[in-house]
Amino acid sequence: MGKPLKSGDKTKSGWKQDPEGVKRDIIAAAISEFAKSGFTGGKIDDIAARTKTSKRMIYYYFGDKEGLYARALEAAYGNVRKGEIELNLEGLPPLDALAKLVSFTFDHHRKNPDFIRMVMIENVHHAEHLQASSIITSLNAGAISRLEGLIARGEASGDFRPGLDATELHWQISALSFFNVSNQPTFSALFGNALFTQRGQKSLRDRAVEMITAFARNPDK
Amino acid sequence: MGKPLKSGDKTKSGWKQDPEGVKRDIIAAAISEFAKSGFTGGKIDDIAARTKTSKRMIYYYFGDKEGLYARALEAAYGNVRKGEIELNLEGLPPLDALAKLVSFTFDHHRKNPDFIRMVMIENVHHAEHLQASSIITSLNAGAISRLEGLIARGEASGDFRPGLDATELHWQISALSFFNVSNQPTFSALFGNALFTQRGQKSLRDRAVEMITAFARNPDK
Amino acid sequence: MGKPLKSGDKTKSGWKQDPEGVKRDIIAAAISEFAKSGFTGGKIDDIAARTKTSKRMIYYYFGDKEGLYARALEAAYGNVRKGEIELNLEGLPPLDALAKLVSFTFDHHRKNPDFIRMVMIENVHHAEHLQASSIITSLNAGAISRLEGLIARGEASGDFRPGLDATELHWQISALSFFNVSNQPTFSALFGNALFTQRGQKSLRDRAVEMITAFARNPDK
Amino acid sequence: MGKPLKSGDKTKSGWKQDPEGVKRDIIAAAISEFAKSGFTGGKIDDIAARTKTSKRMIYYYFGDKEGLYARALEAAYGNVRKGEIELNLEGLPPLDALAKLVSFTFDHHRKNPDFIRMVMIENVHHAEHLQASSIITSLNAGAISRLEGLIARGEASGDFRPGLDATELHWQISALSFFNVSNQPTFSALFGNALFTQRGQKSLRDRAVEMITAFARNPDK
DNA sequence: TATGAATGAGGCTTCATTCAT
DNA sequence: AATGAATGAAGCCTCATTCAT
Repeated sequence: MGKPLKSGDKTKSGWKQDPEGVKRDIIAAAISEFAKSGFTGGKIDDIAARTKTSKRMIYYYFGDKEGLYARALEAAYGNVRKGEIELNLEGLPPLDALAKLVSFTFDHHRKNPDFIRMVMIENVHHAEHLQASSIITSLNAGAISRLEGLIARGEASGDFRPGLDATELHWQISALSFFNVSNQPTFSALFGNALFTQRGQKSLRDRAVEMITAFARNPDK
Repeated sequence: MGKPLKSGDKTKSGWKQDPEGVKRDIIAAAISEFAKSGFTGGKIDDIAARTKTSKRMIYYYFGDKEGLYARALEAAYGNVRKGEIELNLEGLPPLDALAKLVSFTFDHHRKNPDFIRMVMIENVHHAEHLQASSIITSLNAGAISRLEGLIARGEASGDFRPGLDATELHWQISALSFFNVSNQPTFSALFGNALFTQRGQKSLRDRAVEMITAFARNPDK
Repeated sequence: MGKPLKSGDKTKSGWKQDPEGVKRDIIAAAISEFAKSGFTGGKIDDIAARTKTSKRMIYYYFGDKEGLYARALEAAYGNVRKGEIELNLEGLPPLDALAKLVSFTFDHHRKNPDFIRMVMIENVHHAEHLQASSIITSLNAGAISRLEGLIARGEASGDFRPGLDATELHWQISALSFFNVSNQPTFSALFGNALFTQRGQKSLRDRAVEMITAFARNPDK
Repeated sequence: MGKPLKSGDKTKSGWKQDPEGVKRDIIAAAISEFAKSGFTGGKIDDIAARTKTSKRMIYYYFGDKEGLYARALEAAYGNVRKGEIELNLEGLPPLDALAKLVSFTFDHHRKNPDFIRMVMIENVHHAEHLQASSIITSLNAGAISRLEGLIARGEASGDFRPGLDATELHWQISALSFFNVSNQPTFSALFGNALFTQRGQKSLRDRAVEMITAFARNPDK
């Protein structure tokens, strides 16, 4: 908003009205809209309506719908990764660290349904935009290297079975956490809502932790 | 089907007066198109172009785009469930039956990417159409009851840990099988293609089988 | 319906299933539909749905939508004129006869809103179809000649002012009777429903009778 | 009224950036088209063709066909009522004022056939849109209150018979003026054109004035 | 005589995007 | 930096009508 400037405030170069803030505002609106309706289903007009600014600004800052979507996708990844960093698994025994990671991932996905939906939508669109984004690629590299570190530590201590693959492990954790959110609509429509109550979710999460840690545990120890 | 057809009527130009055939033709085209581009992104014109008939017939038989989509979704579920019925798990020891079910589901999803994509898309649309379809609901009831039978058998024989929940188990199997197909585009874009080679897939599937059976196995036996 | 004929009943020329009845059925449906929705707004499918027969029969008997409309318009005029014939004004004193005619016309229009609406619709369409119908023209000639007879009688007896014009008189009676039905929707939307209650209608009718007879009465008598 | 236009901007190619002008242009075209062909029969493409702008702008300003029709109907009422205001009946003796009102209404309807046709069409559509328009309702309230004033004055002076009802009187005046225009096509098709010549119209109008004033006149005075 | 299948033309509407100021 | 006006391309859908049996 910013109090409307009276005439005389018009410096030669114009005033700044926090363009970064405007962009963030637009991107937040875009994430909501795209997450709700998909890329093709999301409408620029609706995004503009969710915004403090006008439709014109969207084109001014992002070029076109696809550009906005690409930036919104990046932002969604960025927001989510931000939350993950604090985990600090290094201080824990490997199996506990793994349990905590699974548990955290499950809950984290649960708390960020718009992100999950953006990813789902991006998959529907064959990950075209994600491939084009070096930002996202670099954001995710950390997830694997962190896991590699943990696996190395677990193998060294003898707590993990030998031969674990970080990418596979990430896939497994992701599958059990992602599907839970992405497929809730169809799953609950078909099989009822029981698994999506607080109690049901806790059970699913605990069993996911159990499955993954059991899988990683060294049977010889 | 096509009972009204006389012998020798497979003319070069296709059928005439075979409404069921026309409908099937349209639905097959619709599944391809919607699976590729989503509901909003799919164009009636493109569907018609994939068809032996005209756009007009789509409206004649399905009313509107949404009606066609709903029927296509039902057909996609129907096609897939058809393949599942032949499994015949009853003859196997419970843990073997479970292993076979997981393995089959993983492969089956893999072989039906259009179905997976239709379900993803339906989730993007909050399962509106699925909720409205009693056909799909009844198709899926069987999956749970089959699992319930298996669990009962496994518990009775002592092979399964007590207290397994059929819906939960179905959720776990589905998660590991569905995510593999649904998220391949983003996952391989971010983490490479290794898991999606023949070898990678075999590994993922075997580990899924291992995880599920280990989870179900009675530790006291 | 007519009991379905068994094979063997098929005479060479086929059987008759009351084609006139079918036509009447179609025309009645057409009048309802066109009166409700206008010519362009009326749909052949809806007419067929109101019918005991199928859409195909409409084309078989009436050629096209316009042909059906033209016949329906004729039928509407015919139905209405049928009711008018019994009036027998000849036995009454001229002013009483005129009063009766006005009163009757007012009520008669009121009781035949579909006819009024068909005429309104035909006026919207610039009376194209009516001009083409010699049937309707001849049906209406009687109305004027009857009035001419009455005027002649009234002038001869000295009850009517001299110089009355039959067509003008018909116009006046029609105006006060037709508008009452044709414009009820807008009039009551704008000015309330009071004039269209039983009491309001009686008042309007009595005043119409009063206005017309006062106008026709010979002031010198 | 196009205040943003600079002096000398009446360029050959028409205006730019004059939204009110564009809207008026569209509405004028819409009234012509709808009056000619009805709501269902009127084509948006044809309306656009009568316009200085494009079809797209119709949707930009009016949303859809029905929205345009509703606004056109309002405008038609507005145009017509505008002409009525100047009448200034207050200065005349009541019977003269009434005569002038009838005469004026008759001529006014005659001069605004598009308005009459819009009202006919609205009646065909059961006055749906008119009911929804508070603008039109308020426009017409004036007609009744003006008549009430006249009646009060005429009763007070003893020129009018007691007990006249303003709405009824309005109905009578309207009937004789409206029918004349609305039913000209069918009436002249059936009974010839004599009443619709200049001479015929003058006669009809004078007789309408006579009928109404005779009806309103106090017989005791 | 009768019916369901099929059709082409045309109408309404939406949407991303650009222009003028 | 910002806004409302304007636009073209394309999509969905309806309707009268005809075909094949």
